[in-house]
Amino acid sequence: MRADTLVILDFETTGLSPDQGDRAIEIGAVRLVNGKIKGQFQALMNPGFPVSSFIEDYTGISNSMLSEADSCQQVMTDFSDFIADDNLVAHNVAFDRRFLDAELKRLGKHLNGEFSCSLLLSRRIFQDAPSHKLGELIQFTNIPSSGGFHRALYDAQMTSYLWMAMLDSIAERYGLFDLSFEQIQKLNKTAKKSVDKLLKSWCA
DNA sequence: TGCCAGGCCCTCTTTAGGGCCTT
Repeated sequence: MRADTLVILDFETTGLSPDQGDRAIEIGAVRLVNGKIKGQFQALMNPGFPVSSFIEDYTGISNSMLSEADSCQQVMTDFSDFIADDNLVAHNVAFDRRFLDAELKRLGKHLNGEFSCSLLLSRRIFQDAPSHKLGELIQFTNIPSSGGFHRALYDAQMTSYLWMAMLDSIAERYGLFDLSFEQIQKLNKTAKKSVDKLLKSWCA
């Protein structure tokens, strides 16, 4: 059993950089408890300005949908309550963390949980994957998918399945069934060529 | 005026450059 409780999250945003004025437009997240999904959160949020046609096409989230959504302030307040003090995972967490920090900073809130990254872990655990994009990793690991990527809750759900597939792969290959969040963070920071040695060192 | 993200990670590297990943 995996004792860790995690929140796996994904943002859809108006662009790539909160420092350039971009805002979140959707948050999706699932809570994993002992390797099972035990809760979820999804909400659109109105960034206060129109999103580009690129973002409308990329996400399927239209300006019309956003005009009826709650404010970023309201949604992020609710989401902050949802994540509480749990540790957090995202696919390319550097991206999602920038937006999470930026939106919470506007509310005067800060995080207590630690972060880990499914993208960094996948580059180490699935070194043979042709690509480490979320959608292609889902295909690579034969996880069933309806192809609804680029919506926040769907991507968060798929990331959670990928996360469990990576832990299963580690368990299968090394007999390590109960990696701690701290150990996974250490894997995130370990050079690819040294990951095998590190995992073997934990087997004893 | 012109430009516009940032962190990871590899290599033809470390006094750097460029691809990958996220929207």
